[in-house]
Amino acid sequence: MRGITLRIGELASQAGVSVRALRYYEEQGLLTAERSASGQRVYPDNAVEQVKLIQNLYAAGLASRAIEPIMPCVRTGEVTPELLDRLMAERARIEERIGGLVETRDKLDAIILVVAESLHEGRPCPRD
Amino acid sequence: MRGITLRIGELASQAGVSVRALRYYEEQGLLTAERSASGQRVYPDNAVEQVKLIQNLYAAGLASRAIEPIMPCVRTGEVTPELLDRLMAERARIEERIGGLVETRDKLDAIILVVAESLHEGRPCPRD
DNA sequence: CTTGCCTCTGACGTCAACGTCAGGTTTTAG
DNA sequence: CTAAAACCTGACGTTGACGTCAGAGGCAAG
Repeated sequence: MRGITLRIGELASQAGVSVRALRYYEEQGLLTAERSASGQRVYPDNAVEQVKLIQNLYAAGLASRAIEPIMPCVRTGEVTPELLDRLMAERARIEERIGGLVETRDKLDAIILVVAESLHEGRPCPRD
Repeated sequence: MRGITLRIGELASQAGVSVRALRYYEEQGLLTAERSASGQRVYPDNAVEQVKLIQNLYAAGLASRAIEPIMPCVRTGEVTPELLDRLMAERARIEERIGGLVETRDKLDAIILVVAESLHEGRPCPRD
């Protein structure tokens, strides 16, 4: 029933993180792993997606403490109404951050455009 | 010719950061301030926007070292072609991060929707 | 003029997300 | 069979973005 399984180094390279990071995630309760007879970690292939999600949640400004309660539900699909509130709260935070980043990108675009034009037309540097 | 000026505490509360953070930004060369006769920092009102931009750049995953060279150009509008490359590179990073966050938001949405439905219809927890 | 709040400059403390090293076992390639 | 490569568990080190405390000076109000 099981698809391909991965060892920690393979998962690390496929997910674009370090081996150390994966052990850290496990330590923080973000990522679970089976163990082989000799004690080596064995991951299902969908762990790649889970790791990427963790990275994205970090990028969204969440800390491990905030990610930990929501990862089990990503795996099992079970959510308490209490957790649902948290999910929606985090969703809102992410939306906020997306808005800020879009703003920032547009600001950079404005600068880039002005400069590109002034370079193109040989003008010194238009302002005001 | 100058509009309203702000003291550090006022700027901090208007920009939603701490006083310590503002001093830190100055230390890192991200934010410049005039000084009153007695040595107190005096900011123009547009410093509020600059601080928010700094926060957004932090949220985009940039470090102070990466923000420092681009802030002067935000103020003056002057950009070297070398800096233009950096701006475009950072812009690309920001776009990437926006993409990741949108993905993450959608993933959360999927979970929220499924749970909301199952709660609504009294089902245990649909999966597979 | 003093009381209370704001500001200043150091300087040390903190916390999260890893990096890195030590010392040992396991797996794989030849 | 053996050597290299990957893995294991501690455990200490690092870095960035501030927090916090100490000690001193500035400024509007009564």
